[in-house]
Amino acid sequence: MFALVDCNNFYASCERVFQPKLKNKPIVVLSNNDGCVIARSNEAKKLGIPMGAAAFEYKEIFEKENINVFSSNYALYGDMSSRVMELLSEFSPEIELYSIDEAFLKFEGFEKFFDLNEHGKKIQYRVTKGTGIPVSVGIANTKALSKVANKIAKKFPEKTESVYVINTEYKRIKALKWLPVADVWGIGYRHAQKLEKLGVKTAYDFTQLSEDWVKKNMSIVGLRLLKELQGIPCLDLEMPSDKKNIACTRSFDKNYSDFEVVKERVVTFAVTCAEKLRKQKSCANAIMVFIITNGHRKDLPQYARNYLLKLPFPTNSNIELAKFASYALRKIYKQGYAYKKAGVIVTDFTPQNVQQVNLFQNSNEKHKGLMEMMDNINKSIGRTKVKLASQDPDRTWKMRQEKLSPRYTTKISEAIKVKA
DNA sequence: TCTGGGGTCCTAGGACCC
DNA sequence: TCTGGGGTCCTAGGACCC
Repeated sequence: MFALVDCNNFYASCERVFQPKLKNKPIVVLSNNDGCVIARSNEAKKLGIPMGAAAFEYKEIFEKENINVFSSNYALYGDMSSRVMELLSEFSPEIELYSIDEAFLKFEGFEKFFDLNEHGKKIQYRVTKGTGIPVSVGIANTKALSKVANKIAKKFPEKTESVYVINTEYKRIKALKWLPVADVWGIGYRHAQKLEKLGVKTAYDFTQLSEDWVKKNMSIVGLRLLKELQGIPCLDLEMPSDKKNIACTRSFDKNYSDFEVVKERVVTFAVTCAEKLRKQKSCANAIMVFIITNGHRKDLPQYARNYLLKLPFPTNSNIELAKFASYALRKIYKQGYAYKKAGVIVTDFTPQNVQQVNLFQNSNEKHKGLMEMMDNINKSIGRTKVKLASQDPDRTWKMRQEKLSPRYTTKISEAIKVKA
């Protein structure tokens, strides 16, 4: 059996843990640069704030409805996530951390010894009590069905007490008939459109399709999903593995046209990629740089390009990746456009320690020690204390974060003070 | 004025090999 | 009339997730 444990409105709930007065009050959390809504409490959902709403368009509604607005605080959410996951690990040695706010637990043979519903309640109680984050638990014999069960637990918190188990054929069918096909895990916008046109309205309708049709139209991925929903397990827990791509991309606080400004950003993104590469002990063999103008500004000329550069040798050096990134940028940068966003993506990794030596050109050996030194300094006295000269030493780029909450759990000076 | 960021997997088709 | 057969690797694009 699989349990899917999902934190309710995770980012909003994190904020609420440290401001209990916000209980039952509407909360929204904004994306980077305070751009758009990426998380909502139930109360905010009820007020009709859609996911992805542009903050500036909803400003008046936020004020009128007394909605509590927060900038996203990833230091806080990341730390709260690890606390939740740690508690969940107590319940099964087999656990998959699926996302920042979700985990699959696998129970082998548990159903013989435990009442699964009771067990789900224990999990739910333990996490909520231990972290203040409310969670919902869905349990079934396949991952896809545990996702369905979780939706039910979330949708009917009173009736289910936030725990739902699908363990009979009757419950499986009832659940699938209730769930719209568009809300099935693994069926996105495109497939949902296609299916609905064919009269496939619910998850149950989907399970009645022929394997051939599903395979042909939705590939092997769709076929696995079909079986999973029919109660035949095809997906197991996935173990953590090294990343195959690493990206650093950002929207700017405003539009920039000056090459030097954009280059400084791109170099900094490349350095971030290099740091992430070193963390997993990989080197990249290719780097892609992209730039794009503001697509919302129909009145301005639009331009978007990317450039994929195959590297002459694998590297994870800040200096080398920065150099390659600015070379790639030069290839695509065009004067006269107002750029709003840029990014660097590194791909095609090889392990750091098994390097094939190139006959003509290789990564500078000296960089290895240098990077180690830079990482250590930045780790001990603060990120970005040591930079490349091509990164702006004076200007510190700041995201717009007007409603940022304190780092309650990761910065001692920002912890809550309790008076005796 | 202002609209996020970071990932994964699969498939078809082209290039190339013997 | 009639022009083989069987592979691999790579890449772009599409689909999905949170």
